[in-house]
Amino acid sequence: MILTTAEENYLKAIYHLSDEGKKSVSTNDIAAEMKTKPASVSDMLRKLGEKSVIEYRKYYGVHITEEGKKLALQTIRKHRLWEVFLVEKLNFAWDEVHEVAEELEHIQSPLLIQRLDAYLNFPKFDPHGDPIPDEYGDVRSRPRIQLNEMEIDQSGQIAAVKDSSAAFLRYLDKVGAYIGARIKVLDKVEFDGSLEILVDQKKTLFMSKDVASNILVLQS
Amino acid sequence: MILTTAEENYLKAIYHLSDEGKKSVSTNDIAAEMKTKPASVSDMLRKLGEKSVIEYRKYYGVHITEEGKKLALQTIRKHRLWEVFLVEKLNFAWDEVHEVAEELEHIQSPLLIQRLDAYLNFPKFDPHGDPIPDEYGDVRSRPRIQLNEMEIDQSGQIAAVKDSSAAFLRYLDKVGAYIGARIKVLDKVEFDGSLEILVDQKKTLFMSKDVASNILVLQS
DNA sequence: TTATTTTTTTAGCCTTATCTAATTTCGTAA
DNA sequence: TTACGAAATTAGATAAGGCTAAAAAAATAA
Repeated sequence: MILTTAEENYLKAIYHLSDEGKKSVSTNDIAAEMKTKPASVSDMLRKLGEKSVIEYRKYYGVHITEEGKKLALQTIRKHRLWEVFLVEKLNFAWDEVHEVAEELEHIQSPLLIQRLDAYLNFPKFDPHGDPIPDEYGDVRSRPRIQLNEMEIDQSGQIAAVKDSSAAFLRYLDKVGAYIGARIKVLDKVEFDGSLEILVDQKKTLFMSKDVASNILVLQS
Repeated sequence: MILTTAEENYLKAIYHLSDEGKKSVSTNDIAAEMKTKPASVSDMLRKLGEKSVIEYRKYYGVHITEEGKKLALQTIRKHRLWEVFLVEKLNFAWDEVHEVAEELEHIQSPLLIQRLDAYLNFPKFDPHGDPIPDEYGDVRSRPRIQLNEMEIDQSGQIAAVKDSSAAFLRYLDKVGAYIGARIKVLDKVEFDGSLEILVDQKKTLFMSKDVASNILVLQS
């Protein structure tokens, strides 16, 4: 099954929205995610339904099929491999890579991706800590917990971020909270849920509950 | 001036066709080069004319403008840099890179190209020996001569090929005539113009005039 | 259960890039 | 200088992707 660039983007959005534990994904949600109008989404859902990458019942939202999941994971794999390339080889900052990867992920060449994967030494996670699916769509994901849910004295490593907006990533960079940083919860304020964190055994950092809830930690 | 992918491809074709010393490029020539129909070309020429990247007088063919030349050279720069990347970093064979580079050249990110250029160490020629324009569209091209026009005992380096079809490139690979190979004309057959060539001071090679005319040599 | 609001879809139009078929223009040969 | 063939352009379709406005269906409230 070959998809156009637009179809790939819709499918990826549907995959991500499905991931959030919902039974079915609504037209409006997809429109919001894709920054288009619901009318355009309806049209595209009909097309994706015909191609059997989603199950589409009018007025009742969509489910992604196994076939669709596989295709979405291929696109995600390409996106994340390119992000690794941009950061590790071309010295992009991790908050600058998303837009470009969004274009690069649509290049059609299985050989290119195979070679890129090998060249990057078969990375398992992208610069934001998200897992890179393998050729078959399998993902090795580590169990992760939101930083705001950790208890005092627990420690771990920053594994990923939930909000990967440029603004948030820049903030994290500024305070030295990179992916892989070792952290320990020194204190939690009952009142507002804000936290005091020790980063890499040297810097302490105050963080609102809001910020902490967007940071995923691999506990240790 | 921002061009769509299709417009970029047309402009590149017009640039290449202009390069062959013609005063103006015809609709039919462009259609042949782009593998589309003349009717599609007429339409596109109107659009490119409106964007002032070509000068278009109906029924009289087109001239590329300075603005158009600059844009075409930017696209060519991107194409050739990606080719270098694919061959040098991802171990593609030089006859496998064209299609993929054709897609990669349309990625829109000046920063990406700057970084890629630096990462590749500012290469001046692509794997086929064609010069890579700089950011401003300047090309350092070396004077080159067709191999079939060289005299007995003259020597030089293979600098580029005129026909870069996969079949021809594979043939060259097989006989060990890579870009940069040092060659010397040992003999020329008057009758059919075929040549006997010494490659890298060790291998001798017989070559028809036809093949030789597709190889460009930097004389020394 | 009916009425209202929200969500989704349909209908109809736009743009880009392509095509075929018909028409127009050019250049040249008679 | 006219007539003809080649080259180029226009006209009218199609397909993808997006839009607005209107209609229909579903969900919610009274």
